[in-house]
Amino acid sequence: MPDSAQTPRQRYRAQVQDEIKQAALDQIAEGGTGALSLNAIAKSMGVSGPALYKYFRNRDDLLTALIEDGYGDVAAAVRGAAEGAAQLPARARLHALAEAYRAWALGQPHRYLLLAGTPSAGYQAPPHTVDSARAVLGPFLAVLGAGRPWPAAEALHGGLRRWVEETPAVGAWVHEHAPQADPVPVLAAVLVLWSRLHGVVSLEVEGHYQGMGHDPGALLAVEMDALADALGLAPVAR
Amino acid sequence: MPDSAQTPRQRYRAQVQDEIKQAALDQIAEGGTGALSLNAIAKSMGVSGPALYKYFRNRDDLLTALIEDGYGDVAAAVRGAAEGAAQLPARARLHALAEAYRAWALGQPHRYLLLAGTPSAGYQAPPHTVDSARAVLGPFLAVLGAGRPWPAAEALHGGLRRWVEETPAVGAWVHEHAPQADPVPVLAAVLVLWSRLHGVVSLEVEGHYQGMGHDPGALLAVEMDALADALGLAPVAR
DNA sequence: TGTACATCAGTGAACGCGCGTTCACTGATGTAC
DNA sequence: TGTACATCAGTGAACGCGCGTTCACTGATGTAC
Repeated sequence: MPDSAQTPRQRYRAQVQDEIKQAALDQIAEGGTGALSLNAIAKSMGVSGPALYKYFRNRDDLLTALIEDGYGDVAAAVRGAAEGAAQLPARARLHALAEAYRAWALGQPHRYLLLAGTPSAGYQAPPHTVDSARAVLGPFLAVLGAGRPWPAAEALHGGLRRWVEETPAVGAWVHEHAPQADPVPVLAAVLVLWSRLHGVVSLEVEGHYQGMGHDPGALLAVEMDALADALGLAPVAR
Repeated sequence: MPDSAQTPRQRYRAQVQDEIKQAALDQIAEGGTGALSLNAIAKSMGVSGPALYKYFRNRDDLLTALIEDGYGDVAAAVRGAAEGAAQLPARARLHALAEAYRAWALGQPHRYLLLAGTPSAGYQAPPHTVDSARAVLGPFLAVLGAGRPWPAAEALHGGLRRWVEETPAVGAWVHEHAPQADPVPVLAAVLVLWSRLHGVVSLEVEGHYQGMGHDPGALLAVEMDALADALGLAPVAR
C-alpha cells in the first residue's frame, strides 16, 4: 500500500508523532535519559501537555518508541556498512562493521545510552526489543561464520546449544546470515564480539576514558583483530 | 590517632552518616539510581527531611559519597582476591581477579550500576573518582606486567606514552604494581583488560543476556584466557 | 562540683517547582447520504 | 452539491504528588571556669 493511500489525517498523525519523538530526543540530548518529561516536550512544541496523550498512551510508551527507533537506526547503520563492505575480505568487513557501530554511538551518544544504559527508574523494556537487538548483530554473523570455530570458546557451547534448541528464531537468525555454518560456534563468537564491542564503545561514550591519551578507535581495532586471529581470518595488508 | 580519640559526638555523626548511606543504597536497590530522594531517605529513617542537611550538603554530595564508597569497596574486593591468589601463576591470578570483580558486581548490582552507568541527569562525577577507578585496576597491573608486551596492541602505545609523560601519577601507579615493567605496554594491556571486563560484566548486570543460555562466568573466563594467551602467560592445568 | 555558655542535631513550616495523568469541553476536519 | 453527523486534535482546569532546599527555632549534649 503506497503512502498516498494514507488519509491526510493519518499522514498528519504520523508527522506529529515524529515531531514529538524528535523533541524528546532533543531533550534527552541535553539532560540525559532521566530528563524526558512529557510536559517539557509539549512546551517545547508550543502545545499543551495533555495533547501528547493523543499520540502516546503514556511516558513509557514514548520511551519504548524511542528505543525501538534507536535499535532500528543502529541496525540500519550496521547493515549499510555491511553492504558497503560486501566485497572486502572477512577481517576488513569485521573492522568496518565494528567501526560503523562505534560511529553511530559517537554520533548520537544520548540515543546510544538509551539503548545500552540502564533505563530510567522502573522502566521495563518490552520483550520485543530483544529481537531488535538481534538485528544489530545480524550482519556480524556472516563474518564470524566465515571463520573456523574457535576452540577456546567451547565452554560456551553447552548453554548456547540449549538456547538454539529451545528458541527456533535464534537458529533461523543465524541461518539467515551464515547459512553454511554450525550455529553454536557462531553464537559463541558473536557473544565475544558483542561484549568486546560493548566494552570499548560504552566506556568511550560514557566518558570513562577521559584523560587517558589513547585512541579508542585503535583499541576497538585491536580487539577486533584479536577476535579475527582467534577465528583464523586471513590477515589484511595494511 | 585511635578511634577512641573521637569524641562521642564525632562517633555519632559518623554513625548517622553511615545509616543515611545505607538507607540511600536500600532505596537505589529498589528503584534504581534515579530513585534516590533525600526526603524518602529521611522518611525511611523516621526523621525529618531537612535533618539530612546536617550530614550532607546536598543530594549530589550524598551521591558522590556513595560512588566513592563503591569504588573503595570493589577495589578492596579485588585487592583481597589478589592477596588470596598471590601464590598462583599469573594466568590463574588473572582469572581470580576478574571473577572477584564480577562477583562484586553481581552481589550488589545497584552499586555496580552507580559506578558503571551514566549517573542521573546532570550529575557530574568529581575528578577524584578517576583515582578511585585506578585503585580497582591496580592489582591487575601486577599480572599484566608479568606477561610479555603484546605487539598487536602497539597502536595504542603512542597515546599512552603521552599520558604517562604528562601525568606522573600514572607512571607511579604502574610502577607500584609492576615495578620491573615498561609502563606503556602494561597500560595497553590494562585497557584491553578493562574493556573486556566491563563488556562482559556490564552486559550481564544490565540484564542484556536475558534468555541466552550461556554462562557469563564462562564468557569472562574465555576472554581472560584469550588475553593471557596474547600476553604469553603460561597455560594452567585444568 | 556546680553553673554559665557554646555547640549542634533535629524540627516544622514554607517556598517554588515540575511531574504524569484524567476529564469534560470546543472547534475544526472529514464522511455519508 | 448541500446538509447532518461522526471523528478526532487540542485545550484548560484540576488532582495529587514528591522533590530539593532555606529558615528560624528548640532542646539536648558537651565544655570551661
